[in-house]
Amino acid sequence: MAARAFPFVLHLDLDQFIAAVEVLRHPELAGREVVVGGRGDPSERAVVSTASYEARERGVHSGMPLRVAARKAPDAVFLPVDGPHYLAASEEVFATVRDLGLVVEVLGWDEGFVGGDTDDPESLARRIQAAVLERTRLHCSLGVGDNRVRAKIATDFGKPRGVYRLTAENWAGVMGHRPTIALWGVGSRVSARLDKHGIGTVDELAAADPEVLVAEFGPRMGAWYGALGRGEGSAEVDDAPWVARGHSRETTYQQNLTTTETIADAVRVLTAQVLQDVHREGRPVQRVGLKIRYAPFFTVNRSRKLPAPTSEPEAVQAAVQALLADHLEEGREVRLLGVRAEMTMPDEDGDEVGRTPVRGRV
DNA sequence: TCTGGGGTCCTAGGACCC
DNA sequence: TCTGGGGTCCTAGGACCC
Repeated sequence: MAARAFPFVLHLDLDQFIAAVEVLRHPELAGREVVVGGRGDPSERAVVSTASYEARERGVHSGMPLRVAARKAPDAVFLPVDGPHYLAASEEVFATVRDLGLVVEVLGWDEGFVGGDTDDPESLARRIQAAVLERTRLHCSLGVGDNRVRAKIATDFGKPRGVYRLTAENWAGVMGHRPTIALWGVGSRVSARLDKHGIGTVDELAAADPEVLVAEFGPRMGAWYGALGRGEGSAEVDDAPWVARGHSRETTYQQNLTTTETIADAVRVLTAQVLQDVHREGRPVQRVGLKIRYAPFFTVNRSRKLPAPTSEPEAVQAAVQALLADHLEEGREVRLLGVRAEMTMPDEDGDEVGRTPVRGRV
């Protein structure tokens, strides 16, 4: 239906997106060390969302606590995260690509797949870069692949402002000797488990005994990791609009919460925010979740299916408060609270089976 | 160093039913 | 009386990504 396979898949990734957008509205910051994260106050509990290339040269990277970033880059400019502004910039980028008549599948603020129905994907990539730059003043890099996995991995080799092609032809030559963690979908935990079996490189993963992988990771993920090692994957690009399964809000408090009443109030506030997000979707809530991170850093998640899907704010509030009452360990200081609501899907109980899981799509 | 926020998907184990 | 095996639902936890 909306998903189509292409001879080439292009992966577009905006260069230092958030920092670049901030520089556009604060031109005096061009060339400076810019760090975007939290509320822009490096003394607070928060982490880096994006650092400009200048700040990265000082060792600042996303995920790093702002306090640490401030120590590494004392002269950097710290800015608060402004999600709505980045979303607007992102939408303009992808509208630009769609206006070229291309099929686009958005993956996040700063990246997406583009269908490459051409035998000269590099020219197409350069056309996309020029159009995006002209309309949004933002630079991007493009990966060209014969499927999604290879396109996604290719992009990093093109950065910044470049184009790089990764296909069955050069896959083993480019990726074979690299550690498995270089693959999209392999993180530190999985690469460590692979190491246990003597699988350290992409080549070794590609040649690994399927039975070993299935025994370690299960039938679905085992097969998926083997295929990943060989760079295999779908060449489909799906331009169907994204439909969220749920929404969540969580907050790390600058000072730990200590009393049951304070905690219950904070959960009420978070639930109200989630309800606003859910209300915009117009679908009922069928499951609620509560996340509690006790000091210093121990996290539990509890969830409960509602007796029936509901759009009543009071019913959702009551369900979340009940979860809290059942599970909060009193007397322990709370560092973070989070509330999540999962909605029914639009075609649930309809005749459609649902989308193929992204990670399982081989 | 002291660890954000918003998502998705997979797996495993227990409950329950036949 | 005790036992099996399969299927589904629910919940918790893990892992990954941006």
